[in-house]
Amino acid sequence: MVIRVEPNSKQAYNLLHKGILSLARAERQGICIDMKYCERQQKTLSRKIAWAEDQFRKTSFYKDWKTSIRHEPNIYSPQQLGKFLYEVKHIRQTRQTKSGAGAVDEEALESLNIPELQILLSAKKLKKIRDNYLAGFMREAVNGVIHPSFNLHLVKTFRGSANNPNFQNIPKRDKQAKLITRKALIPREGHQLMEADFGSLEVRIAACYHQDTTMIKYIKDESTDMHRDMAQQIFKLSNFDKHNRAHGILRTAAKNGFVFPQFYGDYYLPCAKSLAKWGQLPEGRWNKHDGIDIGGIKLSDHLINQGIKSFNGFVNHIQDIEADFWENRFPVYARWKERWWNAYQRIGQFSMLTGFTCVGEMGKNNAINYPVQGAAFHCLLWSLITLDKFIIDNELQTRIIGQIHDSIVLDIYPPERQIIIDAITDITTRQLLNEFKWIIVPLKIDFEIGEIDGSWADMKEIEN
DNA sequence: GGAACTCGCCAC
DNA sequence: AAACGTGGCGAGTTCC
Repeated sequence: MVIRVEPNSKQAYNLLHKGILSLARAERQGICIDMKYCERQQKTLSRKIAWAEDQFRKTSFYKDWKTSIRHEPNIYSPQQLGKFLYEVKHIRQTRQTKSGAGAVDEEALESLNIPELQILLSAKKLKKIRDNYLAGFMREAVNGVIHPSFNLHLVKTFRGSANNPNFQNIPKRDKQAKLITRKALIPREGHQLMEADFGSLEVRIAACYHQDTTMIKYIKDESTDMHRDMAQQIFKLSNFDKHNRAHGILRTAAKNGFVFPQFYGDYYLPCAKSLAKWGQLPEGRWNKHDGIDIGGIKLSDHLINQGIKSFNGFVNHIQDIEADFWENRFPVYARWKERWWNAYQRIGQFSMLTGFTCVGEMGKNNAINYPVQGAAFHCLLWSLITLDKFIIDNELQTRIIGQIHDSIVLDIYPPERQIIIDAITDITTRQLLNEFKWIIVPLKIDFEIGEIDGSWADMKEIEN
């Protein structure tokens, strides 16, 4: 299968031409690395990893493993671990990989309830931080600066990508991993790091394609909140308090376990499983004491009271919600998906709003997602080009140092901080809408900034 | 001895 | 019928 994507307009060609020049400037600038910190951290991590490995090797689990194969197993080999668990010990697989082997990823191992494996998992996590990230930074550093490549020619959807090292997958959600890795990335002396990212960019760009009135209202009216509404519907909450911790978790569950997967083309069964996991509900019969606490009552108890008595009942419930989501809440969006898919099937290609044509064999989810992902990235790229020109024209000392799909990362010269914030705000929320007339919803830009001589680990949101 | 593959996991 | 979109990277493993 070959998918050809090409600019079909002068404007689209210019975007790539100018885009790669601006990204080349970011590459040449690079990002400073605290080499001394990296060396210290590597030593600390190595000590912790060695300790965890020691602990693991003392367990009877490990000894049985070693005995079974008559030599030292490689404890980091998924194949060897899978063989021991599923072929020697005959433990029932909870899930399989694509090729049919028993899965041994974190989720699969957790579900086996073997405490010894927790030690192995913790060692693996630390090893990844040390070898994948810190070692990668140090390997790529030249005079204390890394110069990641930012590519525009590798992604099917015409997004960008980054490598050597990959600047776009540095840990952010896991607190420990975030802290250790991002502390290594620092601004130039006397400067500060800043990241400007579009809020819910893909949702907004999708709305430019389907023009669903309900979705546009969610975007335009800041007192509404799609994820909150879905959390209430999914978990049958009669009220919602955004300061309530449990409600916050259920909102995140709705967002990451239902709304986004549905937008990417997922369906109710995996959604129900993911939602149950968020709420810590088992995939079987429920009793009153299952799930997270939602204010004096367990989630399972609450749902049982609402008539959902088991995981199976919950699956049916989510199936109903899925139907309601597309048939009643976002019917225009749903019709656009069908129209778009039918048109693609007739002619074997489609064009993005930014003037790029995709030709080739695609499944339904691909054909629907590519134009959104591509056009959203092009909004970021146009903004980056325009900001770069602003920096050059005004002879500023601030530099763009990278791009992460819907965000721009900068090394800020502190006296220029407000000038840059104002420029980015103007470019992303006004000039961009003037350049791309098809953008029919407002766009939103958020800023995070670090301390002067701080690191990328301690970024704070700024009110704009 | 290296290419190509699998698996797992990090980001948006 | 099908069923989550896009990448990069490291380590282990298999194939030539």
